[in-house]
Amino acid sequence: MKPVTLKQIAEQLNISVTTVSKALKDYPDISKKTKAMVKELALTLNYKPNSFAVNLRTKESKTIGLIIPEIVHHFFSSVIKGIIAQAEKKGYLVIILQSNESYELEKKQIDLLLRQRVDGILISLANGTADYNHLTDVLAQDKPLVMFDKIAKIVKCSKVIIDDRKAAYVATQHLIDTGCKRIAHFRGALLPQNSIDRFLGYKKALLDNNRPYDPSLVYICECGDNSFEEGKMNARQLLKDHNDIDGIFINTDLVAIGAITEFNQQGIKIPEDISIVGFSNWFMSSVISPTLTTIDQPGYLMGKTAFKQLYKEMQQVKNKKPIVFENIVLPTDLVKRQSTK
Amino acid sequence: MKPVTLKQIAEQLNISVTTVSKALKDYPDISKKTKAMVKELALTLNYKPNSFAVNLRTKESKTIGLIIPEIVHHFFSSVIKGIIAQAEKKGYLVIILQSNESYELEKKQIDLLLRQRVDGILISLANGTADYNHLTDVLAQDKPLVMFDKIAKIVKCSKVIIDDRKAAYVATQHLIDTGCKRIAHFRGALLPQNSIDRFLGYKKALLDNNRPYDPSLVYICECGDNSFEEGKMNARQLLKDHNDIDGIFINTDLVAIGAITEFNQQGIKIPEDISIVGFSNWFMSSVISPTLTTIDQPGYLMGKTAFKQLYKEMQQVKNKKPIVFENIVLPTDLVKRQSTK
DNA sequence: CTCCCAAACGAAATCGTTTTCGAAATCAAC
DNA sequence: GTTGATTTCGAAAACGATTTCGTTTGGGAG
Repeated sequence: MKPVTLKQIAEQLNISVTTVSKALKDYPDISKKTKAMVKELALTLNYKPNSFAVNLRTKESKTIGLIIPEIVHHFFSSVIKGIIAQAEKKGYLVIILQSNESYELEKKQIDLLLRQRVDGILISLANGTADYNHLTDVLAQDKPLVMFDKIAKIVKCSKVIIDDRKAAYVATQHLIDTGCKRIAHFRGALLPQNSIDRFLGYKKALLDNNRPYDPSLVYICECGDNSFEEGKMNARQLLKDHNDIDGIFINTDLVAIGAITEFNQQGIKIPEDISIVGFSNWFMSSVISPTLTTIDQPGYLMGKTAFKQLYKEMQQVKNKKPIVFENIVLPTDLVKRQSTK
Repeated sequence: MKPVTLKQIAEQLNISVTTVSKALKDYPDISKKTKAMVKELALTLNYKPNSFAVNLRTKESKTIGLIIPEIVHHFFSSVIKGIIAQAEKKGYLVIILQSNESYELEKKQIDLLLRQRVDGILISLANGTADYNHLTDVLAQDKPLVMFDKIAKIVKCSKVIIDDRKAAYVATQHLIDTGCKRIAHFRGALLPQNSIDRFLGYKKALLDNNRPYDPSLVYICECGDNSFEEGKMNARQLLKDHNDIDGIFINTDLVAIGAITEFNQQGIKIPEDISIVGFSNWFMSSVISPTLTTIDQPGYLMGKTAFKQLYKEMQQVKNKKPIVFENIVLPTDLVKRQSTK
């Protein structure tokens, strides 16, 4: 019933624990005969090394932590999938925690992961996070930390992101190119870096095309949860505030879909009356009606890349080399669909 | 730089490691003064117990494993969220693995988790899983295992499920009640228990209403990946095979959405020409057009419940009591929307 | 001054592996 | 039969925390 140990194998074969351990790890100073003997018995006894003991000796757990704002989310779940797949390839397991966009929870979870002594941490920041001491604590311990998607530029660590600003620029430019005269922006929460960058991209596109930038056309959501409801609310408010809007660049697909739903209900025609561009390319966006023009954000690739970078850093730590931080920018794509002309 | 240990605290205070350990754990045989002293220093040094050492002594990792067929999936990601939330409450961390509906991978992952010596395992089976030795191995080690959603009835362990058969019955009955005369069924893969049960519910509803059961109306997908494409394919095939179908009960929302998309493209009116009921109540189903009538399946609750059961069993093991298996059936709801009359 | 008891602390074993450093054994060569 | 080199193996010390027994100390009772 109790798991088999090296000691038990050693006693059965009348050899020492040392020899058993070395045999299983193919040390050169063990004879072929002994190795074969040990390996065979280990197999029949279904021996599995006690990871607790191994971890204690080697000081590594072959486990990483992942903190994400929200799991039930097309983009983030794609990222998770990419991370797990890549981690498994390299023999790492992934502990996932969800911050629910809360700074307090995020802090607590970092502490949890450090107590667990994971070998590295991947994180996408909560919207509420404005203080980064919990993150610098991690780095101060020489523990690799890679941020992705929702990052803090000020923290000195590796980052995997897209060029939000450029993507937003492309999205807005597309609205302009397809004839939109007056373009609004649903920006979501105020704090997150991507929210800021997407807003800047939107603004720059307007100015580069000699369009006036009108702050009253930028809808900020204090709750900042990027929800379907947020889209509906903003759309409703927009219709009240302005009657000359013919294009909207929206922060996130889900919000865009909320807006589309609201417009559909109010009889606003898309794209005839108002064109819409979303962001992220959720699967859903390809099946709603009208289908949503959006920016494709490579979630799976981002997860994969983030883990790869973390892995590289974990190796550096293992080899007592200094960690080399990198800034990796992944490409995005404009996916043209029915919501724009 | 290196993490603080009990020994360091002990040396700084000129007391023994034993006393430090006891003080931090509030043993009664340590004086208040000493406790205060130790706790204060532990705090200022930011001491975190070495989980490797603790695990080795206590033989538990406060970690559970979760194997799921697919992460990028509305229902499953809701389940994950429920599990993680509940686990965190009880001080457990969750390692997530994805089987990609592959039996081979599933087997390998069970082994991985066992090697990691997680305290318990939660699993939703891959479609391809027809052999259960890897699961009985877990149970043979007295390691708690709880199956949810996609289960194997034959394996003796706790299960958290919905009554698929009854839910399918309700769905089919709804089609009948709203006037459908000839009802098809997209059943997905052949093996999984829910696929079987949903099919049986469909069949029983027909028979109970004195409708003939016609096997040619049941569409099986060998690939069995419950995808959008599968829905489109089946819909296309159905239109070729039969011209008198006026209702379909579909295994999964995503497949239903594929079908709806295909019907929309071919000019079939929903629900006038064909009524459709899906299964799972993905968020997407409430925003496509027409919105999809479906069976609401409580993912978050299922995750929460599954962890609670696992926790109960882990306690039983800890207290050297026999594990008591339970079969928990969660309620479902018919959500009426536009795809049925 | 003894004796006893409780309070407060510590020594040491333990969990299961890994790894260093010897030691023993074998063998070849002279 | 000595020497030196090679194999092949083990003893023992980690890793850091927990926990079982002691042991010491001080105080109170007689």
